[in-house]
Amino acid sequence: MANGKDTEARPARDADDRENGERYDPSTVEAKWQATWDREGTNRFTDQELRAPENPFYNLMMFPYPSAEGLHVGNIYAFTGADVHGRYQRLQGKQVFEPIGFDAFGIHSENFALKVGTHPMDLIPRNVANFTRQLRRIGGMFDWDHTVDTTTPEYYRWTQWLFLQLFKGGLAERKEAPVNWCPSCMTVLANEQVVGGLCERCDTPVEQRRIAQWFFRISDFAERLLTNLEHIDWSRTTRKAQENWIGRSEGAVLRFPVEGTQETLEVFTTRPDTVFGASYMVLSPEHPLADAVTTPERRTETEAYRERAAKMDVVARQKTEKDKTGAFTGGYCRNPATGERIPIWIADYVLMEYGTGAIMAVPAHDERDFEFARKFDLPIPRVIAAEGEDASTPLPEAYTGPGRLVNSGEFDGLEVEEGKRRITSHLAERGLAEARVNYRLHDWCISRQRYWGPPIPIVHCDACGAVPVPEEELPIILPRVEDFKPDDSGVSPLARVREWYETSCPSCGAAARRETDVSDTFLDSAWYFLRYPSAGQDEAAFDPEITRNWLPVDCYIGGNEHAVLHLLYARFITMALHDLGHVDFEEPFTQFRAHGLIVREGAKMSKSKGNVIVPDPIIEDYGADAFRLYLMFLGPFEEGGDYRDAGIQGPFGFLKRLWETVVPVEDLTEGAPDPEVERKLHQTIEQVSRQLPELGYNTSIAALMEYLNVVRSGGRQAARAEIEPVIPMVAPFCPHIAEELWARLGHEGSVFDGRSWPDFDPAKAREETVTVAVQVNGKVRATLELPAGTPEEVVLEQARAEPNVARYLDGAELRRVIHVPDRLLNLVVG
RNA sequence: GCCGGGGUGGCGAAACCGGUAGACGCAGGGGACUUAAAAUCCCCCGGGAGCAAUCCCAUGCGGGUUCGAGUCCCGCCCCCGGCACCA
Repeated sequence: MANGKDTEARPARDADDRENGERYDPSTVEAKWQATWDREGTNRFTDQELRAPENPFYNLMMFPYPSAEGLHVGNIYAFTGADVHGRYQRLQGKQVFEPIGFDAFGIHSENFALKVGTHPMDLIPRNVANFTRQLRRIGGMFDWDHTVDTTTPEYYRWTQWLFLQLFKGGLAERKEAPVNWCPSCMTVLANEQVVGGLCERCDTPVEQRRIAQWFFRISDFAERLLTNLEHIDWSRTTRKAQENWIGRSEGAVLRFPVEGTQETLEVFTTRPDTVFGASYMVLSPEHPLADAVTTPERRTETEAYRERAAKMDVVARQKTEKDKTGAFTGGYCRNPATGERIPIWIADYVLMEYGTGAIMAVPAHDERDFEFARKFDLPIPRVIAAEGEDASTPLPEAYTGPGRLVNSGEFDGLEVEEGKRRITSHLAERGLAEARVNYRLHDWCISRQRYWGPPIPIVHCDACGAVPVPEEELPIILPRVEDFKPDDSGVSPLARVREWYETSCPSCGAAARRETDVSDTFLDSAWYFLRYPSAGQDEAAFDPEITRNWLPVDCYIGGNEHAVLHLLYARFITMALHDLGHVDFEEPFTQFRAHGLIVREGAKMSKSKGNVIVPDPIIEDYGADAFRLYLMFLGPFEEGGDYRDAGIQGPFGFLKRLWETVVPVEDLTEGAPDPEVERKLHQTIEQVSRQLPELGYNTSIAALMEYLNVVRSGGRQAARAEIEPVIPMVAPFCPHIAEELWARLGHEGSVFDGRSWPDFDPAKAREETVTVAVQVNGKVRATLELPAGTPEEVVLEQARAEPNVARYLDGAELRRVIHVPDRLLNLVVG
């Protein structure tokens, strides 16, 4: 390892150029240290270290999809922010495991491969190589011995294993259900991948299809996924997004007997208190009983309506949001509360996917039912009255506020919440109701009719049904198929590869057929953090001992765009593995922090706008350190920032000045620091030590800049004791220059090893002289430079002596004096 | 509509527990050095009035609490994100 002594003696001053020493040349410094880290295997863990760590800290960031374009600024921003945190932890004496990998399976890779006409098996390694080069260049503290690529059989073997565990645990099932079909991607999508009725990848309106698909029973975990959010240390925004997605609502299932049959219609409602006002029923057009309740004379119209609804995609349905449509079936139910006969309608404003696919309509107290009743001239009986209101007047709109029950028989006068409880239990006695919690969260559809993913390890046998592939036969290798274009058939391109799918049943040995669907990419990323520390082990997906040592992840940093996709799935998979006895924790990420978004000069970056920042040339010109520093300085890390091209000048100048302050090391003053500078130093140490662990990067950097300005003020020569402690504080942001300067200051070994972080001494940070603001009636009229701890009487005396204070006191009565020691004196006069 | 997060100079932002609003940086202006430029260094930089001392205004808008409010409370407006015919 290099140190100051190894470097060339200072060249004679280059009069032309600068005053002394050699110029800060980031490319040389960075190349040198990257080579050193590489050579020495810095930040790489051996198997032994993973098995017996001393002070482990698992620092995780979201692994990238290796696109052909290379790393974009968003990646670099996220990785740098996470790396700064990892390096900070390292400086605090933690053994920091900081892995990176590649999320290279999935539709995005496959689509790109189709577009450029290159097979993904050829394309991905190229992109991975390019990403690796870029990731090294930005100076991340990555453990290159524990990287993963989800497309390698060594990895997806275990993804398939994971599927089998869930299958055996009863958490994976194949069922025919309405699923989201993207006609452009030609595959089904999970609900989480449909945004506003559009495919999140290509913005094509999604169709509903009924195809048998593999689902993971994530909805069984809804309550735990929700309640655990309360005790994990996650960004509020992310927790709230998951809460919204899980969508818990408390209510009841009510049963309405269908007239002329033994059937009952079940509805879910959050307002059982309004059941006396349920004046009609509405079934979703897809409801299984819709046909049975239809009378012969209504059949033509009802069927026409159902056909029309079936043809509409989700977007078209949403467009009609306010415009209610529907058809009367001719059938009737009995209101379980009133015994009244009420008509059954079908309408597309009732969704099959939610609740029971049927509702009791209470037009007086539900906006949608109100509109529907208005449109079809149905009665609007009111059963809730607001405080002090006359309940006999017709409603101009649905009343959904608080109040008391009216027209509700024995329940009249009850307040809404009480009414819910009493009516539910009353109906429950007759078997017509039960309290129920309903969730918006649906089971996770994980099968994809595409090529570029791990084949689902199931064999279909005519005799035995869906049979799991024995674990010892994994991986089921994804064959190289030249024609992997998806089609509209509803099956994967693998279904065209007979020699691949033809097999024998693992159970009975008869001729059988492999499952030809592959699994969703989000399954690959739902467990990769478990694999990292065990990467390279081939006995298990994750080694039990190593996993006990390192997991759950201590800190995870990533984008909030994955709040309800990746982050929810990863929690579910971990919870499932916990229940199946594979891990001893339920939550994978102890801490999660969502970083903000980088925009450029106020606008979102996008390829079409042509305002995307290309990082490589910037790094070439200013170095990775300056780029990292600038990105972290832009704004609060958790809020993002506005990238301005010229802005890097500030941080770059800081590094140049830092370099010039240290570099002819011989010029540094030995001995005691200047007391004023030392005071500022300790204030800086305090601030940085407090803010850095909380990702307060921009303010930490500002404090370091401020301190350097003090050190250099008036062109003074810095003392070693003044500047040396700065190096470890700069190191998380700018590891290369920090290593170099640390070495030049004569230290053996890396700045990240040992205890280089400066200690904060409050006594040294204390100000001897303070500025006290003197206010008169709350307005600052003067400031006083006083020794710290000056008593009130003295401050007051001095304040009175200030002409600009005295003029306000003159002739007025001093009514009150408020003294905040060492800060402020407020004189209240009347 | 519901649930989060925001709104502070020309710009990105800072401000601890309610105590001098605008630290740090960018851009801009002026100056030094230079034949010149780059680089570097120094000074100025919220708005208004004034020769100046100084004064007034100013943290989205309107109220309130307080000796004192960017910060706390009430009511609005706007921007960003999540959910959304979810019963």
